[in-house]
Amino acid sequence: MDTHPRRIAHLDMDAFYASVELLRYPELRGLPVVIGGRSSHQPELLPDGSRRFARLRDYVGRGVITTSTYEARALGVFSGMGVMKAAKLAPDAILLPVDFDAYRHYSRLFKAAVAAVAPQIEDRGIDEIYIDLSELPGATETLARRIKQAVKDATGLSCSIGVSPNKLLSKICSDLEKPDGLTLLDPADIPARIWPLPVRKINGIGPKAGEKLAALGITTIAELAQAEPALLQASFGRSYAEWLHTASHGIDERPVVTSSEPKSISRETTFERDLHPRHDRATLSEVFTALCTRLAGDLQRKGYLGRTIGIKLRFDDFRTVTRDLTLPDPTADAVAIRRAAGECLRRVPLERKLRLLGVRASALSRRDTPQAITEPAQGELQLAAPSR
DNA sequence: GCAAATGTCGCCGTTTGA
DNA sequence: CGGATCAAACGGCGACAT
Repeated sequence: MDTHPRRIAHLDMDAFYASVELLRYPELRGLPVVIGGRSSHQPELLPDGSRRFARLRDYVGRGVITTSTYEARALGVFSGMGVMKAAKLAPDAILLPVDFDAYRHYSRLFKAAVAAVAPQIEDRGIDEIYIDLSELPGATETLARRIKQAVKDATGLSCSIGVSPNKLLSKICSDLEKPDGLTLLDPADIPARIWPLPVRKINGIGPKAGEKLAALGITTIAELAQAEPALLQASFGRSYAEWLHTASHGIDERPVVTSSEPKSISRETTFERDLHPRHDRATLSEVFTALCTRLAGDLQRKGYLGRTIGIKLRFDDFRTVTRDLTLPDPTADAVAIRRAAGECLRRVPLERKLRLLGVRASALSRRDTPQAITEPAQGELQLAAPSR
């Protein structure tokens, strides 16, 4: 029996999208650069070979900042901020459009580089992973430095790593010394290094829970760790309250999960302007069908069928509603998805303008997996022998 | 005229089948 | 036969994450 604590690393790429863009446009190093927006603001190649970049102040329309360089963050521009708002803070910052293909490419590169050093990897999206170092020979710090170097060699990019006995603490640690950080946490140091941090640093405490805790006078992890369980339970319910307590004490037994299947696949789009359900009916219908077609394409390309089709609407007041419909048979067919999504849409009262429309497939199965042989249809039996 | 796109998970109320 | 019960599926929705 292994009584050693686990050695779990969390690796987070530094300002990932922005750093990939800087590989391509090295002349932007040191400048405030933000990635985001919707319309094309592709850099323009000038006759002398130099490039002209769009500035935030030139931007018009909707859209959010996806990432920014540390120079832009210093000006108060962060992920998730509206582009127009960011433009007021940093009008001269360079604005680049997102290029997901490029980021996916570098994502594969860095993950492959890590895997060559430490194969026990849990994917956590495009720019971060957990790594289980427990069974590897060598000192933790040596391994972590080797991983950082492998990432740098493979991509030219820096990352930050936190290592501790569990995912919860490592995730916090990887953020402590960004960029290019390496933070090893001994559990004995939890009171000194973790407790002073704001509760929002805990992965799983979001804006809502953060606000509720603040209302209880709890802002740091130390205060949370000392909070009366009954107090937490009254505000959050038993299950979440217990989790808050254990998390604040740095306890987390979740394993590193090295493989998983997707649970849902979706497509959604925010319109240039809010669309009126009746007045813009034709446009909406076109967009709706296009989303279904793209979703069907995604499913087919990835080899999945969906049995539950759902839609998502966001109104001009930002209220969001969803509707689902489960089909008798799984499908990846655009027409079938469009029909099911249309059924969902009929169940939503459309009393406001719409700003977003989305379509989702869930209850996924792999294409080519033989489906269970269907029982004789219930409806037919009832027709043959009606019960009343 | 502020607020993207995509995905996971948990909770809750309802329905359904045994 | 009616009621109680239980589990699983479903549908809606919110919270959270990158």
